[in-house]
Amino acid sequence: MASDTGADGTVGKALDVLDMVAARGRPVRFSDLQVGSSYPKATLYRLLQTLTHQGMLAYDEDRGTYTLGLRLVRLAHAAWSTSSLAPLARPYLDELAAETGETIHLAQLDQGQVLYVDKRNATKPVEMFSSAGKVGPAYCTGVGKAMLAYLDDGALEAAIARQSFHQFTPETLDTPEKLKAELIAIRDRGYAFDREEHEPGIICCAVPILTRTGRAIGAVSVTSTTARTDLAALEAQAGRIKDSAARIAAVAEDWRFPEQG
Amino acid sequence: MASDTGADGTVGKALDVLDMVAARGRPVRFSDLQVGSSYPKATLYRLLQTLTHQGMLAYDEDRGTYTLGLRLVRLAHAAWSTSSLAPLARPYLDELAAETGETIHLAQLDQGQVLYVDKRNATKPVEMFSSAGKVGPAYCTGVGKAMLAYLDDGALEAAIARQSFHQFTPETLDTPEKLKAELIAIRDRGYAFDREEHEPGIICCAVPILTRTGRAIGAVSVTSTTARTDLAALEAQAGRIKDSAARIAAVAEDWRFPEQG
DNA sequence: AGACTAAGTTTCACATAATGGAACCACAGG
DNA sequence: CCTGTGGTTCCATTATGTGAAACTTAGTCT
Repeated sequence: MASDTGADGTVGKALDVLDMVAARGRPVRFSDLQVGSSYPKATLYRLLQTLTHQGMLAYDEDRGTYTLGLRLVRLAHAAWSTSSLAPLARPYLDELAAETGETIHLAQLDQGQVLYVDKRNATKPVEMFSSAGKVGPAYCTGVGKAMLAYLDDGALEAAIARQSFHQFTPETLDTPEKLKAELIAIRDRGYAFDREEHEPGIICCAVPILTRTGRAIGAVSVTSTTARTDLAALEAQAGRIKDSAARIAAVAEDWRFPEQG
Repeated sequence: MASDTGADGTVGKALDVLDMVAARGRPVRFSDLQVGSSYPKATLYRLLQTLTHQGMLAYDEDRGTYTLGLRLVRLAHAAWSTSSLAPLARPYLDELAAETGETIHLAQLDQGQVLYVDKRNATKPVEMFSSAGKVGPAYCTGVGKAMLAYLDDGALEAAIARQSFHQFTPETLDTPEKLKAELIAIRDRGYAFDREEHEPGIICCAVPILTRTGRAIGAVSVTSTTARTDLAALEAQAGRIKDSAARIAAVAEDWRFPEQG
């Protein structure tokens, strides 16, 4: 999947290459990339050189492999702290985690996928980057559905087109139709469930974070297991979660005027 | 500043723009960027469009501002988990933190700057992205000097050229000469100190993480305050830190063969 | 209102920068 | 010594990006 069919210009291609490297998740050789890439040898080679020269990739001389560069980590730090809800939402997540004692996720929608930007774990201490930055499917997670439910028609269709509808479990909503029906229900009640749709035994209740104009800018969820609780019990928390979501929405609304300069 | 004088090609410029946005650390309007950018209006505009279209930037319709995009966060997660020492070093850092009870930093060198990739805080729980991804000066931090001390001549000169030598405190080594002398001493003894060179009252002892060939791929440090301890006490820990660094080096050495495929 | 100004967007002739087929190099096996 | 595979460089061709200037809005001042 050379993915981004609409790769505009040279930078589009370069970023596409970055994604390719990222997708492997381990050091890759030139030839690893060449197969499956639509770019001709020389072009791919030059793109890699440029990216490496720019610090977006790192080249291991000895092994002849490329990995993602540290410049990305630096940029992402800035991205995370200025563009994500995480820094704002932190105190509210802490609170919610303390009160519920369950796992909390904060997610945003990125190109039709769920991007987790923060997390509180019931038991273990927080796990740095290893959780923030993770992506997941939108059509079969609580946070994902909560956000999809508030997209306008155009954006929704675009997002749906990007879903794989892979059937992770027997409960997974595996067609656009089922999903759309579910989204209406979610809009109605104001929060979403994950009924073991992504992983067996894992359930959650998720609430969208809405702007005044009704756009979903993120979602918060409380996750648990069927062993420990059930949907009804989680639903009882919905009000509490909504409350947190509303408060996050409120600070997010103000925050866009960091300085009026 | 327009920094990257050697901005090769279009992607170089695009990435340069990304950095510019990142540098402000808050939503920026078009005109904010235009001043201080050497690119002509139309060019800058097109670059911004492309980056936005690619999800590297996000554009806020209402305010007319750009911020870094979430795609970066996604990429960085991959970068952090495949290219940084953090995932490998984690258990050793935990151990070191537990034993010393002080603040632990894990850093790598990126374009002449110190990039913190992980951290253990004495008291508070870990702070996600907010610490990882941060950058700091190399010439006046323990981890920075520890790594500089093991650069070869060419790389060292290049790195020194990138230092600001801003005098943060009376103790800051504010010339290349003083720094070079210090680096020799560090190489001799195998670890570096920060003698309140960056922040008054903050001291640390840092050890480079060395490959078999003697290249520094990162550094670990134990940080404390003059109120709580002193350099002599920190130096007593040096052996312990060296031990951690050596063990991290060992796993890092193997790790580059994730699968021989 | 009407006349200015500043911020953002589009155009278009032009030149630079990316393209990719093919040739080249280096090295490992047979 | 030949042959194949992985990686790097050339270079004529052309697509792409360039940027001065013109154009739209959306405010602001008088």
